[in-house]
Amino acid sequence: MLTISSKIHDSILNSTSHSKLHHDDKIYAVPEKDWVLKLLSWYDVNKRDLPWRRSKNPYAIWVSEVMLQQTRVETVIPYFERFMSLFPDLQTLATAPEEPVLKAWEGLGYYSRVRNLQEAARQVMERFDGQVPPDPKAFRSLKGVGAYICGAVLSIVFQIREPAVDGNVCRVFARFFGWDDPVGSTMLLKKAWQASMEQLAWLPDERVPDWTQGLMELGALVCIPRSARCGECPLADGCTARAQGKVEILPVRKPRKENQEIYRKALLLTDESGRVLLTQRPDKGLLANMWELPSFEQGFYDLEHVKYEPERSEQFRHVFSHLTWVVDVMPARIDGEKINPLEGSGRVAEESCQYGSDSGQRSWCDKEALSRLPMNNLTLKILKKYGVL
DNA sequence: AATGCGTGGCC
DNA sequence: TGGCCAAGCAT
Repeated sequence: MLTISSKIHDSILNSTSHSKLHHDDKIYAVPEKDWVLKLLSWYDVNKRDLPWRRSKNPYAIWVSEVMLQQTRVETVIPYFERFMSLFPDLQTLATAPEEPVLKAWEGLGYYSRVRNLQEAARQVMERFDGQVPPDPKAFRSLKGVGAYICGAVLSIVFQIREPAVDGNVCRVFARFFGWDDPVGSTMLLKKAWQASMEQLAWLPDERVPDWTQGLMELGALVCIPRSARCGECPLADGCTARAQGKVEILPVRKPRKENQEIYRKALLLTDESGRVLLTQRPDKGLLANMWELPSFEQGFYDLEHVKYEPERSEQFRHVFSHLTWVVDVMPARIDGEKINPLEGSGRVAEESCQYGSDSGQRSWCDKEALSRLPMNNLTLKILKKYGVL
């Protein structure tokens, strides 16, 4: 049975406590809470100095949590710094045009995250007078704010007892308690949420943010997906997976669906002044509202004043989370009039030619436009490869 | 419940 | 090097 003195107990619970240990303090056992205290004191010593941890500004924490969805800390840091300097507060983000907002997210992926965030910022201005509501139900109602973001922001900023269960927390609990429910299942989520809530119920207010962040920090630094560092883990003693040799098989993961390949052809059309023709994608679905080369799945353009350069043609492969594009890029030059060669008159070689998923919005882009329009990484890679960027 | 939604790093 | 994986949310 583990025992701990009441004063040590208090000083771990309250990181700002300066109370001293007296010789007549009673010793009592708190075995069910011991692992919680160990995690908190581990976090006190091992927490990383991350940009968003220097702030208790709800907007800053919110931005960081949105960026961190399915995205690594090291990737997020420079984006976070830049985004906060461009859009330092909710009102700035709410009133900004979408284009520079998407541009600030360029390369991060999952672009609907930032479109939802901007929509949510506008909702906060309208519905909550510009203040992030310190209430789970109200905050959760905003666009792009799910159970995790809601718990993370409100517990970290306002010390509200709302669990934040992410992939890290699911992994830590699945191993510690030996749960074999698959990742992403309702059951595992529910169990983890409840386990976190049980601790939040008795922790003092000032430890609520540390509990939320400590659980995730342990999952990020020690209880990592592969090759877990159990030797450094403050919870190794009571860990079920450790005791049963199941650390490598927990949490159970469901097999992924196969990634389908989509073939496309893309037109890299440049004019005499070095401008390139881009199109904007529709405002829903994959890469919504981003700009890219005009592309299609079959056929090819046979256009007047256009000279193809098949010897410069190259193939690019781009892997998304759920599909893979295989793209043949066809470089070409146009001279003479600066019309949009893809508009009107249907001068397309094959009737079956489809304009992929472009929305019809097309534009000749000079250096200024290229630096302003948001593009995905494949488009950026192609433009760089051909020296347009 | 299952699927759509990006990207880069890791082994 | 290709498959796996990372601080989720919407539908």
